[in-house]
Amino acid sequence: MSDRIVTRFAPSPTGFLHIGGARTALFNWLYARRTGGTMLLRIEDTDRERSTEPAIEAILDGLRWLGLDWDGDVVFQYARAARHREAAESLLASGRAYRCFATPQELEEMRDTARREGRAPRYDGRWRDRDPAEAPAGVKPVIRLRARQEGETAVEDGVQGRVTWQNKDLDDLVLLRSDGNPTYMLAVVVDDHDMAITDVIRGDDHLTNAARQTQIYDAFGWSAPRFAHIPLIHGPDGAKLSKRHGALGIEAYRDLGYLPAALRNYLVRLGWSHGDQEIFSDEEMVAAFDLGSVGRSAARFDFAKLENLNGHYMRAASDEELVDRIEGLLPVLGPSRGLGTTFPAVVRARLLVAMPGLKERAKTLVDLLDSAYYLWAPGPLALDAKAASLVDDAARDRLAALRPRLDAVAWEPAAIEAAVRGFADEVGAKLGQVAQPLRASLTGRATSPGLFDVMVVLGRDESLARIDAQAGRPVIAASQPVA
RNA sequence: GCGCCCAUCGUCUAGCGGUCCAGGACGUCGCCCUUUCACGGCGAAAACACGGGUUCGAUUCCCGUUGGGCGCGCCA
Repeated sequence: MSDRIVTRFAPSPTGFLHIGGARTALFNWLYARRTGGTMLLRIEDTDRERSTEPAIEAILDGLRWLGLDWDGDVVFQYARAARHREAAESLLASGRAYRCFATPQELEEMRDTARREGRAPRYDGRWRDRDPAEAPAGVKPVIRLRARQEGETAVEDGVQGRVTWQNKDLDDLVLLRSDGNPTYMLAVVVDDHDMAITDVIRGDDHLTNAARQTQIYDAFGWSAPRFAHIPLIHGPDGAKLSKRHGALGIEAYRDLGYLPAALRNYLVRLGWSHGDQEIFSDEEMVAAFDLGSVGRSAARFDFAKLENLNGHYMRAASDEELVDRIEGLLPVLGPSRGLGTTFPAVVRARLLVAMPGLKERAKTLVDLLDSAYYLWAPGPLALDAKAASLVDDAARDRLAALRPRLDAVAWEPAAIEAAVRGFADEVGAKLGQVAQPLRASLTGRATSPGLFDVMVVLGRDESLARIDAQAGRPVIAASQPVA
């Protein structure tokens, strides 16, 4: 195989880019990049009723967000309808296709009776050898493939291996609709051929189509591309992915706070493996990817593992990138949290400083944003239930007693820590008895990043003001709302 | 109904006839670290769907059963 690899991702714009489509795109991309080949993008919009402009945008945006780039211009299938028609006509001329005058109602009845009698609901070939002169008036015909009825059709699949069908089990599919528009079957074959696609990598719901398409390639006298049908992704319950579980558009994963790199890593390991390796940089997955190691059974989508991976990639990401990413999410997350669509400079600066401690504890960007609440919370700080229970009378007394010491200490982690530890020793308290009320006063939560780092990020004035607010003393320095 | 595909811990998977009383990861549960929560470290429980073959020997090969999935449109 010394020819240059050309793959394609060919979604139909009838909805957003779902997770299965994203993985198909990823596999095509990896396979092309691996071999130094190209990946083309074709929008299969021949269904004029259901194809929409917003869906096209959503798919393109989704691919860009995921970091999957394609080569050349996007091909719109419907724009090639004339070429498809011409191809169908050529088959008519060569006798490999024929006109069928059966009406939709007629076909429906045909399928109904077949089902009722326990036969496969297929077209019975009633116009295959009938004289078109007998055509009923007023019926616009479709063009059907004159498929071979004897023998078998085999597909050598890169993932599934050799799969064969008896031709008698395949019927004469429609190539051109009565309105003159091509069907999916015709359009894919003609386009893949014209675009010189060498490898068709798609979901295994298309496996049977590969057989029918092979018949069409034969009719044209063209050689078929290599096929690779990858298993589908199922929901956590093993059933087909539906809106109920993971069948969210790729943008939903973005809004849930997942990183593109984490999603790529999660997706590539769903159905594919490389020994015991779990973490793959883009370079590593491109270098290691191969179709032969793709499994043949469907995989269930597992959010827990995605979260774990996301945590890994967040910890590895730079503080700047993380701040930028959560800011990018503000338009969707901000409003419900009393935040605008961008971070005020003060908040941004605090976030940057606090990020090392924050990112260690978050699984998603949403967690990250929420865990940073104390950085911009307006005073007086509201404590959540757990935090409030930490601040009892004894705690209040300790906070009040500790307060003057903090006022005097140099405002850097080690010095603050020494002061707090020294204070705990003196009053005979465990560090936790001082630290937890302190944490609650400063962050409003029972958990947070390292206490002394939090205090430094907040600054002396703000820290003392928050302590005073809980210790029951007059508020000396005003708590400054920053958002 | 017909055709095709699939079947290892709860989940993703390694395994391509003996190295497997089955390995890794996520999750779960302990312990350690520790001002909290995470992170990190250590450890534990947890699987070859079932039945027949083939073979000196099957998780690995074949057949069947069961279970699951996909397809059977003038949708893609």
